[in-house]
Amino acid sequence: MNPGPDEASGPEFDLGPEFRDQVLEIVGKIPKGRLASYGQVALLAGFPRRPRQVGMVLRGLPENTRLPWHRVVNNQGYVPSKGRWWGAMVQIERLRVEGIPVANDGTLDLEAHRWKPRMD
DNA sequence: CCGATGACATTTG
DNA sequence: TCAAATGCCATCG
Repeated sequence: MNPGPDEASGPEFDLGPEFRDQVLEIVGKIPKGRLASYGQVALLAGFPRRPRQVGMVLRGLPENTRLPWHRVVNNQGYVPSKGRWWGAMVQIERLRVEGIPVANDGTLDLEAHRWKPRMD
């Protein structure tokens, strides 16, 4: 086969592996019981204007990923469970297991569980 | 190359 | 508070 990098970690982007790697790094640092928005992750990754691309990276994640992608929600604090995304209900169920109350509509209190990264 | 779409965010009415 | 419009950047037809 060819000496490619670990493509199993996810598809590559024209933005560069840097973007994907940073996003996965940030998401992997989210502690249990905490929430972070796409814009939050994008900002911490070093790309303040690319929240959509963050979703693109998470979209390419495999089912067996160890990353807590379910802890990443929109800034309004809702999960698109309204028939928009197949994994939405999975995310909602997972968040409930994490200890975060989520309504059937996918709405939740983001600020009540907002993850605050420490910049040591 | 152009237009439409997307696991979003922000502003305006 | 909710709905619509605009911005952002990459992918798809």
